[in-house]
Amino acid sequence: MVKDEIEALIRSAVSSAQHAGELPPVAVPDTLVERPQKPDYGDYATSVPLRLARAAGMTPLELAHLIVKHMDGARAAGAVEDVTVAPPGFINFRLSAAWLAAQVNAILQEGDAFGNVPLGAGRQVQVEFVSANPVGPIHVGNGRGLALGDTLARVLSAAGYEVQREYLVNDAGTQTETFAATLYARYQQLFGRHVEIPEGGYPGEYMIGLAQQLRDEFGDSLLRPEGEPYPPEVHEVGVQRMLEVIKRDLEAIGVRYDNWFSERSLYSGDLYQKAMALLRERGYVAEREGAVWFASSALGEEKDNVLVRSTGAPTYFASDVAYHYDKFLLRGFDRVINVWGADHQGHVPRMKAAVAALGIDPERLSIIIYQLVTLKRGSEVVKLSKRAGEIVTLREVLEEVGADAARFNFVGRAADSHMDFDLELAKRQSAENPVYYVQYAHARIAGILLQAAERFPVLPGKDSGGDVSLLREEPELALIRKMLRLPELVEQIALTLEPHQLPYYAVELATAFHDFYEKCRVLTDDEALSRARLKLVSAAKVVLARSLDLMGMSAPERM
RNA sequence: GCGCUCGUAGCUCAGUGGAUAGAGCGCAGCCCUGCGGAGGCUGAGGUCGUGGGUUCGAGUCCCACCGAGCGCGCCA
Repeated sequence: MVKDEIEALIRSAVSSAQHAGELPPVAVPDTLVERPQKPDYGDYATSVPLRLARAAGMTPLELAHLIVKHMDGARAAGAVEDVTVAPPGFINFRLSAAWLAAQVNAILQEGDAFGNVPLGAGRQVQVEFVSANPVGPIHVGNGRGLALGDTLARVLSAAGYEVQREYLVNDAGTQTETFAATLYARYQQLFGRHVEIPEGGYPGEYMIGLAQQLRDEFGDSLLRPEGEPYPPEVHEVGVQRMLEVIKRDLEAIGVRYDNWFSERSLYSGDLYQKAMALLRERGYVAEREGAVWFASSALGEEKDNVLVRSTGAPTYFASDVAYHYDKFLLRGFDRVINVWGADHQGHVPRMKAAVAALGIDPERLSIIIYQLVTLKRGSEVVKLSKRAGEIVTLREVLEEVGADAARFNFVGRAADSHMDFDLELAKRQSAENPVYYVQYAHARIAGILLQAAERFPVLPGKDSGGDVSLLREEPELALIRKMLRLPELVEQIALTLEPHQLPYYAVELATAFHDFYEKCRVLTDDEALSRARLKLVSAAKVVLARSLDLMGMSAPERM
């Protein structure tokens, strides 16, 4: 990327100045290249002179000129055309028009791979997200986690990581037992028994449908004498059916997991025992009050946490310890990313501590907490209560606004910002939406290419024979500049794990295209120029499609 | 009470310690004799919650306060 070349350019200029004895040996900051606020200033900039001025005992402007002086003859592969010093002490870099134009060929060459960066170097990373308990359909609030997790997975994969998407199925806890008890109650009701759904159960309508499925499939064979507990099949089959519903919900928003990990499987082998043994061995296990504790206070935590209850049953925390033991030590992921809702925030420090206690560098575990979604209808907050059975399913929302708009909106907000999701607004704006603005740009190009095919019959797909050096107009160059940002963005997101910049970028890219479209006609009598611009819009189409794909959105040929 | 997160335009939100704080929607106008008007252009609209501090420089970092969401179980 040019950005890296410019960074190297600055670094070598500074050290060259130091070797020449014109600059004291001051420490150079890590980040050197920034993006100027206004495009007039240039394509890239550095504030290094401002930052080093005091330590160097020079004014920022003197220092800027000194650094620029040492850059002479070392321009980055002809990409940088102009280096200027601007008060109060910036150095601005402008890319050459010829170099920019040439990048169109490079983008077409890369095709669908454009935007990829080698950051991950094939390292294995797992992204676990949503993992909603299989006791009900996927909820709108989960949509945020889905968009976040899946987009992260896509971006990391573009950044050169081997990515696995995982869904942890909580099939061992008390929640699925309550679920099974509710299901059994509904099932019995279908046979005329007067039973109530249990305390804390799941009163949602979908449970009746699930019970009917059971009846259709098993008849009355699952009935036990009144008052007796449900047979194990109810739990087994109920969870299976629920997972099928969940998988269909996920498919509706275009999320596909690579692995479904059963919590119960932690206990079927010796995995759980091994994880506990390792903790014990390393001295982080204490027994008191009849329970087994994780001595997290030894790791700077506020208090210890129970691993095994006095009843002998392991806690959810113990499951998670074993689960992460499996992720890191058995399956050998280099990095693990967990995407959790803010209601799990309290779980983060002890999970990190547990990983450290297992002897794993906690840096390898990233936990992304996203703030919960507040659902609204107009100004009214929709209170969701599982107990009252009031849930707004993701499916309902998808039917209203479509998967593309839902993803775009969910992923477009920083994870730690609170988010209001107005159901009415989402519906009303579904026609007047940045989503369509971006997709429209793609469809517009598709339309042009279709016409071009008639006009220039021998037009091959990738190479229209155009000479890109004819691309000199400002709107053309602005579009190219915008396209070249994608790899930088992919790298940035892979480092920060903050994919919310992607929708903003997509809109900017679309704006650059629409602006070009208004000012520069592609198909004209000037065949040479037409062919050059056809290359440009083909490249723009590739980059638009890639941007949309990174968000899991479709890039329609027509709308 | 303690902890985490947030507070930026009428609304929904961007803004790696740097130059005159941005986008979409909404609002007021303007632009179709040419490739898709789901488009383009112009304008109004801001004490960046409040008050201190650090810094050459703070929307961004630190402290206090106010307000909102979420946590603080031998629940998951």
